[in-house]
Amino acid sequence: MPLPRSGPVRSEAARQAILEATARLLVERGYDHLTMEGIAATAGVGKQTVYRWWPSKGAVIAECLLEGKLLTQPLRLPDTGDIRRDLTAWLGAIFTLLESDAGEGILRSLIAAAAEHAEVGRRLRDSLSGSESVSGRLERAIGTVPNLTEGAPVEEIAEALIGAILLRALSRAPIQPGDADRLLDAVLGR
Amino acid sequence: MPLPRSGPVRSEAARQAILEATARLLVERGYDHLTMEGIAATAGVGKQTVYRWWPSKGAVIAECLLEGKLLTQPLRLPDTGDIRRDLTAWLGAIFTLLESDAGEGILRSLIAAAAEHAEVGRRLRDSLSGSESVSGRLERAIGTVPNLTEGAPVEEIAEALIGAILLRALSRAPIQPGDADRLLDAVLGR
Amino acid sequence: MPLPRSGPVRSEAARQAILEATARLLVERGYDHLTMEGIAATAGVGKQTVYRWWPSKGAVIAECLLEGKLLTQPLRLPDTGDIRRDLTAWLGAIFTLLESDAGEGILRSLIAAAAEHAEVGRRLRDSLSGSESVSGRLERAIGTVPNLTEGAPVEEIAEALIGAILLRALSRAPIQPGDADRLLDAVLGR
Amino acid sequence: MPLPRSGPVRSEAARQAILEATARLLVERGYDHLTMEGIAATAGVGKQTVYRWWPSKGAVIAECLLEGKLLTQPLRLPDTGDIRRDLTAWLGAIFTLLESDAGEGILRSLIAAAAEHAEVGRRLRDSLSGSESVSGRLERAIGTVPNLTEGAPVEEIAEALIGAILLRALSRAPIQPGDADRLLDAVLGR
DNA sequence: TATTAATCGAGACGGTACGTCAGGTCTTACA
DNA sequence: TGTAAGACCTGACGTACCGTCTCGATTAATA
Repeated sequence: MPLPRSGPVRSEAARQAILEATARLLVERGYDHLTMEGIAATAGVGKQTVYRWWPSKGAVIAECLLEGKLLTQPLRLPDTGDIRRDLTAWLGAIFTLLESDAGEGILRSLIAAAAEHAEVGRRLRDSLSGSESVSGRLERAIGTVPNLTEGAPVEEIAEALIGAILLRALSRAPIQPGDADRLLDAVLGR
Repeated sequence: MPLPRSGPVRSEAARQAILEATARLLVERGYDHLTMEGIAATAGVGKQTVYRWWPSKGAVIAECLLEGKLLTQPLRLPDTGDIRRDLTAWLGAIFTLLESDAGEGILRSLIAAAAEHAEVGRRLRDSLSGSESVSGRLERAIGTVPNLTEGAPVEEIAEALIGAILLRALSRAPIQPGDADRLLDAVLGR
Repeated sequence: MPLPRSGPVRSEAARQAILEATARLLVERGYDHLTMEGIAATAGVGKQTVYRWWPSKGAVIAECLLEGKLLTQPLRLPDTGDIRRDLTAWLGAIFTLLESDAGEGILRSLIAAAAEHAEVGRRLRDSLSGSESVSGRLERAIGTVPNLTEGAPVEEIAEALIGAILLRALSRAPIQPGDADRLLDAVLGR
Repeated sequence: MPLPRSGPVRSEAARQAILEATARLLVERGYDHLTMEGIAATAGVGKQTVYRWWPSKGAVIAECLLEGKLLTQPLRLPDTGDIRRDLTAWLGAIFTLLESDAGEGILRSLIAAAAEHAEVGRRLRDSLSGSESVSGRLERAIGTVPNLTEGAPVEEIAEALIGAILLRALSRAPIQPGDADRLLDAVLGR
């Protein structure tokens, strides 16, 4: 039984404006220059309206991730039946994102946010795993590539793959042709 | 040929005090609560003395890493000749650090710092690689484990390993017995 | 027509606390040791609240003068009908103030403030002229003393009188008995 | 008996450079933006060289006044035998100075300095009195103008005159034609 | 003539205050 | 009661100067 309540209800317009402002500012300025004040001003919203619904900028970012306002388009893991080809395409998309000026910063911003807010960490991992988890796909691909034998630690392989991407983003190592292939060789075998 | 200059020379005492204060505060309070003002106050030093030599807190942290004021002791990769055993011991030490209350935060703090300062990112990777690089050791171990065949992408294997550790720290997944082994299975084969 | 505005209104309590703190610190420490930071701290107020409403310490002092937080009590020019007696009493009060330890510094502090901020200069002059202007009183006293003949430059006489007081304060010349009388002789004739 | 001393003697070049830098900066930037550091830098001199010989910027300014680096040229009280004419010329020169852009600030800067440093106050008064004191000239002119009768308080008349000038400078009242005359009427009678 | 001590330029040092930005809370007027 | 606006206290930012100190080089009187 819901509590009886009077007064206006949460404004969906304000919520959307805040999430969009956050996504925009995060991409434009980076995590550490993202401010609650800036979000409110950009969204045309009172500061209190932000604080009423989210406790911190990390929480707003987490919700942005959940709503797909960040990392939207290309990061879905395709499914052609050939795990190697699918992962190559997926890694290629991520590396392309990393190479772009905007994308280079966005992943690092998300990592910074994740380092401070556990929720963002979890959401970020889920977002990078694509709609269906990478480990699940690896599970189903057992036997089709050298390293994926029966009982292979697919969770850990996925972790290693995603972790390598994060490390790339953190260490700003320039991306070379063939990097995606070598990384897949590393975790899937050759 | 350096310009001949007279006048007082940089105070090593102040430098040490600043690095030690930084290391202490980073561990105690985390990256985002670490402030230049706090560093100066804790070190008993004027703020300007910090800014004179480092442009940002990230730069101070980078130098702390270089000096081994952070992540010192247990993270050296042993060398018994058995790569699997060595990496197991090394990973175990890191996981032990991650499980400790202080250590849990310290790695996330370093990741946050790395996300904002390229130099910290590079130094962090070097620090985690141990005194001799992990990839070098993998190179020499070619042929002794399934995945390390001639021409194996040792750089990428090292990246995957270190990346998996960072992802662990970020996602706050609790560490289970056998995790280290499964991770090594994932990148070295079983 | 003022812009319709919602939101909280300026806090009168904060305003009063700031003016009182300013007056106290100016008297206690002098103009050049008066700081915006000290004012805010003494008033128990955020620095930004001071800067929101006043651009500089000079502006705060000017408002203190206007509110009578400085130079309040004894500097009113009495009105007995006898201009000479009234001015003697008034000058005596000012000289008494100048002789006191606190008062010696306060006038010099105000002069320092006036030298930097035009508004303080104007307000200081008004404050020293008493509630009714000295020149107005001189005007009405024309014919009762030697120098005040029809068309006498009463504005300039008042200026000379007030200026002499300022010069006294600046040059720290000790005040002698009879000084007030001689000064009045100088500008009003004997 | 002087202490036996060896070593180089005070550098006159440095002293001159400092006084000239001080005069220049005081005129250009005003008293409160004048800094010891700026003086040293402008003079091409070490900070310690300034502090070795003067305890404060006020002291440097006082010596500038003494050396005639400030208020040099036109402020000598002429001596034609006609006190009224001489004072008119002298006041006119001062008012001209006050009206100029540079001069407007310089007197206020000196007043600010005087408010903080007694020595500057004394020197400023002497400088304004001209080479021979105004009061001495008034003494000799007794009997030639209405207000200067036997036993007239010439000291106080001089004070009133100079004080009025200071008040003018402080209150930024624009100077009108005839002001000098009216001021002299005020203190000398008509 | 060699010694010695004070001077000079430079600038690092521990500090204080500057004026600004943002954090998170609270207040007001409106819808 | 939710909202836009924004004042409030707090605390950190990065900068400018303070007055002291230390350096290596220079210079003049003393020994």
